[in-house]
Amino acid sequence: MPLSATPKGEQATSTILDAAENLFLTQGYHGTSMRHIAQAAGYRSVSALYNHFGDKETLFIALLESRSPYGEIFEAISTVEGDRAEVVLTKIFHQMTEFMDKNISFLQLVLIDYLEFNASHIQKLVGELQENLLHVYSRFEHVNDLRHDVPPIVLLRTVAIQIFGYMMTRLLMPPALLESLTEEKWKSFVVDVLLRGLEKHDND
Amino acid sequence: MPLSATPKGEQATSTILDAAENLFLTQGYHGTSMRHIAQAAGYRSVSALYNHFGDKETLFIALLESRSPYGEIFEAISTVEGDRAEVVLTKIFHQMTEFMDKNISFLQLVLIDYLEFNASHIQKLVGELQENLLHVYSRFEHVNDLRHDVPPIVLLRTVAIQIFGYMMTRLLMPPALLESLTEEKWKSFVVDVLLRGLEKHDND
DNA sequence: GTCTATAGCCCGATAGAC
DNA sequence: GTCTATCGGGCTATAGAC
Repeated sequence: MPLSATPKGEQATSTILDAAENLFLTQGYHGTSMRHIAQAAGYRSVSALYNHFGDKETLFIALLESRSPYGEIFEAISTVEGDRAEVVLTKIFHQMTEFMDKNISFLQLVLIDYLEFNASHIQKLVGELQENLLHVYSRFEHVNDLRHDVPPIVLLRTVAIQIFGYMMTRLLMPPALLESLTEEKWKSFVVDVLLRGLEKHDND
Repeated sequence: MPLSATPKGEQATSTILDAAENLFLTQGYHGTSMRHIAQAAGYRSVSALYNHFGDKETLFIALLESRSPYGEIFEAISTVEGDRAEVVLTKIFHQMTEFMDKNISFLQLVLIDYLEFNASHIQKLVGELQENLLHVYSRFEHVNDLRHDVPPIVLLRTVAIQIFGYMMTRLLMPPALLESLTEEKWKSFVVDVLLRGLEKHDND
């Protein structure tokens, strides 16, 4: 790594990624051309892009990685305060849906990766986070009234199911049905189900 | 409607849809050309397609509708037997994931619709099933130990969350993590959470 | 209803000047 | 590292013969 930083290059790179994000999300991957991205990033020429990214797929991977909230998410889960399931799970779910709302574009990028590249890039990305999983597991272990009759990976997936399921149904339900309850009420019910499902019972 | 049926036309239409499905699912929407679909359906020319579907988007809508398992799903839920939550919800979940497995391509078509057309076609499709929802609601009402302190639409969405969340996490988790448990064990745990979350408690 | 041919346009990627 | 210009190809959709 050279001693002199390259802020100009980084600036350009991030401008390109911003432009690409907008277009991929509204036009789809194949529906977005390199020409169009270049133009939206302020270039008069396509080839400017090829000085920063070898090809279109490389650009997409860089975008996916740059938008990944996994680091923040694992950090948030690992450091959430409280020792009762109710407190911990409620905080986690609300933080996660907040992340999802703020990073809704990441969810869409993930879906593009699934449809266009068989989820290969996102699976690689998640696979690299294995060690962070251990922190999450040990966090769960310090919640007293969480059921411990199942492996921690199951607890984690269950939380993930609620979050993905919540977002997917929100995206796919007809708005009329969605609007029969406020967003807050929907969320509190999902948390309630999650709690009842994961809390320790007398016979666990 | 003419008295003479048009089996030949229907046969051709379904051949085209089969070909289109394969290609959309493996190459994406914009990654699949009308030429390619025509070729895969056994035509020497693109224009044959335009005798059956006005344009590419119309073809996609027809495909989405033809692959919709909603009719079967609502039928299955409405007629499932049993009056205890445990029995009913377990059956429903297993039937639904079985549907999803068999119709995994439909889930992918839905995702394409979301990414390429803002979910407009799928929302229209679901919106047209409102009356079937009523049958599902009334089915829920005949399950005694289901909590009835929440509106039926919430029960329905909760089931949908488990199913979508289950499928999405299965598609996106790294295989190594997934394979730490058998498919059957994963499913039974999800059902367990769902049950605990939706069963009536003493203080409901 | 399927064919050939084509219009009019866009694509990813590269060459070479500056 | 950005530019102009271009290669070789693919795209949706239509026209018109059969």
